[in-house]
Amino acid sequence: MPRSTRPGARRADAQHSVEKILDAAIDCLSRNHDASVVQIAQAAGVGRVTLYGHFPSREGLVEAALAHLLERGEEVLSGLDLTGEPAQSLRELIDSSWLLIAQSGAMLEAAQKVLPPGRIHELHAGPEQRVRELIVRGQAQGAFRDDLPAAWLASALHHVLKGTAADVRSGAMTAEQAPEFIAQITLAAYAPQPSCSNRP
Amino acid sequence: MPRSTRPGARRADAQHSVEKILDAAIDCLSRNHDASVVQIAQAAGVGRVTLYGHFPSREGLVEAALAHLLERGEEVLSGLDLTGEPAQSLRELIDSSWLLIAQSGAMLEAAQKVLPPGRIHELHAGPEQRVRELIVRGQAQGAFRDDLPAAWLASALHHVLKGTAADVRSGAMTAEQAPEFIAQITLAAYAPQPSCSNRP
DNA sequence: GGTAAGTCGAACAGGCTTGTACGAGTTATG
DNA sequence: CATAACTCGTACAAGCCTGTTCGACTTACC
Repeated sequence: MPRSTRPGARRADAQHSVEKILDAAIDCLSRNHDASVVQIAQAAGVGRVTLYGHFPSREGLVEAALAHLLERGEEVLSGLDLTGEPAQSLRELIDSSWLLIAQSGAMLEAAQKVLPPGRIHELHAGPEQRVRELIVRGQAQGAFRDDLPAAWLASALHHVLKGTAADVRSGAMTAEQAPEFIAQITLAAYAPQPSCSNRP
Repeated sequence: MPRSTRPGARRADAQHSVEKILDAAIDCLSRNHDASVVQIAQAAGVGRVTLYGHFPSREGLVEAALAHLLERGEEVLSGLDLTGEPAQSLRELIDSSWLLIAQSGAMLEAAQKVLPPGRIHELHAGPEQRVRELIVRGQAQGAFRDDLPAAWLASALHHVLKGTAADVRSGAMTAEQAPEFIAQITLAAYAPQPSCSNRP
């Protein structure tokens, strides 16, 4: 089992195989929560035993695929300049995040079923922190409301992004207007509120 | 197979069995997307063959359980008086919906995997329409923004409710403050916006 | 060009599911 | 109380999935 040696020692075609498998896994799992290993292998144009030669188990494959997916997303998001006006930065962050989430589809849900919860939360720390930091900065500058925890505001946005992506996948909504709609609703929700509460 | 006769002809204990099975199915499927028939039967304190005596297949059971769940929810929601001030009515609707969604848990996701999409959308028409009508009324009265479709505003609320319920289930959030948080964020998002757009 | 690395298909074992069948026991109901 | 309805356990067939083994074939790399 030479696959256990360091990655650099892998032959070029082997490396190419794992990439094909990873891409196929993301593609298949995004469409079907519990795609079987044989389905993924077929989509990758690879034998099932070859797949098992590179990944210890289905769970290991899902984890690697999720990590690969989030890694690609992180590359996109890290290229963004979020130091400008908070509202505008949030808009850009929403636009980019929308693309990523819409593409990844149900891949995350697939992972949620197989991987331990802590592992997923761990892999998601990056994107979540990026949004939260932007919110905190906006709160400090008075651009966003500060009567609610930044973590909650961030999670609400995450839910809307994820849910709307699911709607689009099921054909209940068109993808074009989605990011603009999400941005408008989010900016309104994040806006500073009048200090007086209308509830005693 | 006397179960195929009209419901009134069922013996009392048989009727009791189907209720136990239905409750157990809702309970199990809310915690585990793909709970097996044997798991549900055990939770209901009933033999597997007895379950198959009342339901034709696993799919039939899931459908019946979802219908039963939404029926119970509809009873709760239909008791609400939503004719008052839109914002206050929305608050009450959110509170009640939150309880229902938090209880039902992942049951819906389970159904989403087994039942044809049209069937689910059909069963969900009731709650969705109730929220949408309230939003439309609020828009007409000037209490809610009308620059976005009511259906979108409703779906966004639905996503936040569902996602936050999932967070609570996974322990990432406490259930107590959740409905108040959701209400605040939703009311802010629904509030009428200044006519001038800050984007050319 | 030789060798190790990689791939392939077929096949097996083990497990879990669904759905059905049978026979015997229990209980509600008239 | 007698009967039909109901329930139960066990067992079976069929299918799918995972993970592993084997031998043979192809291909990259030194």
